[in-house]
Amino acid sequence: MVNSIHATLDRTFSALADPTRRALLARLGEQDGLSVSELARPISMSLPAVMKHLDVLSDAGLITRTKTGRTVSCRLRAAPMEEAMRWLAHYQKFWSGSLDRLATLLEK
Amino acid sequence: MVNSIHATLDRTFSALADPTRRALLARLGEQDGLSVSELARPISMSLPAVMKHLDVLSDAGLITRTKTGRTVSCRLRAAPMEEAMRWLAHYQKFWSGSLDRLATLLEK
DNA sequence: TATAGAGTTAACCATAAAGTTAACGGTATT
DNA sequence: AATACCGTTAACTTTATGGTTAACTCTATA
Repeated sequence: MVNSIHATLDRTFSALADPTRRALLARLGEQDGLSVSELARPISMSLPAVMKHLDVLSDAGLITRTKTGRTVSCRLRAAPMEEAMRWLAHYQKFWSGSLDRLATLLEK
Repeated sequence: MVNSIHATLDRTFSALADPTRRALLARLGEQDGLSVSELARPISMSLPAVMKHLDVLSDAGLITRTKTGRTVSCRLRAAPMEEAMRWLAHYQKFWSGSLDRLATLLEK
């Protein structure tokens, strides 16, 4: 098994560990299908730098990119986050109050 | 505000992005208060390397260390995970089924 | 008091990450 | 056909990460 759960969590958490990348995901969450330059515009950073962040997100499976003509539109793929959340959920009992614990029970 | 929510999430996700560190947290989840060398024993890595991982976890607020005599016992502090989980929860609607959505509602 | 044990620090190395600028390749537009 | 636009690639720099070994401190014990 080449892509173990560990490697997947590594890539997911690592991708989420950068504020620029979280901001990119947040924008796609509000408005999906934005182009590379639309995503880059509000970021005070060179385009190649933003590209690298998109590459990281793509490698982590958190976005997909499809080219039409000369523009590339990016779409959110939140699925890998689920695994990350499940991992975190194991620790919920160490911090959470009763409502959160109820929520955890309901997920089973 | 020196420690913005962004910096906190950076440190939390970044700390969780390493399998050795996740394994350390998992062990403390099963059995809290383990010493540094007890934590290091099953890991095929030098003690200083493990120490560095503990430093990262400590900086992220995910563990605390208290020295008594010559041994240092480590305790899990899951609180920072809550913020990470809340961030992820915003994206739950992009992947989850009805039960998970219900769980999200209950957290409010 | 000598020795062993638990933890830490320092110095170093290799690789990866995060950014830059400059040049390039297709696709539209005029 | 020339030009502008969107995205990409390449080459480079700086800093962070993850590991090593060696030396050290402090505490406990024989």
